[in-house]
Amino acid sequence: MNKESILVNFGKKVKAKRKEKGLSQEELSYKANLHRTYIGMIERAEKNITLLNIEKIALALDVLPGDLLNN
Amino acid sequence: MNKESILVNFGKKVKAKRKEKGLSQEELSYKANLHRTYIGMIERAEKNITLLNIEKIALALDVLPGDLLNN
DNA sequence: ATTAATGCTAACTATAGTATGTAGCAGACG
DNA sequence: CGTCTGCTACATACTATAGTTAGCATTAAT
Repeated sequence: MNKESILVNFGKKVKAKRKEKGLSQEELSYKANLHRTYIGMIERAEKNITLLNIEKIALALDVLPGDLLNN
Repeated sequence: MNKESILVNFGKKVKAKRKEKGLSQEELSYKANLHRTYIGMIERAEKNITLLNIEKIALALDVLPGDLLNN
């Protein structure tokens, strides 16, 4: 798994957005209906997330799914 | 699987972009290093695609990954 | 030092990813 | 007309891995 992969960037975006909203991983996981440790794995780019979960996280963070990808 | 889900929209975008470039599913699959039938399944929203494959398809279609999601 | 948040490992089960094969349709062409 | 060719849909089925969870370790802040 490449260091500058799309997964790493996605994880960084999620973490940044989450912090920006003052949420803990646990709080985000609750809003997104995902497990606490899974959010951690995503932020650390340890999992290759699927589109439906990208949407869940985007909704929980109040951003557009695509905004978690580009750049 | 909801009818107006993000998967359906993603599939439509891929199909539209592919047609726009005059590619067959097989040609796209070759460029993206994915299987012929898999592209079909994605366009028909039968599979919950992962982020790495979203990137592969976006690269093959010459668009940004996020552009296949938003809207 | 206690607490809250996150990291990390390990496991299980659901399903994405990959592949083969069949069938149907549309246009081209002798 | 019949049949050939290219494209897509669709049905399985196998195998890799995403999704989910529990438990303990580590970190950071107060």
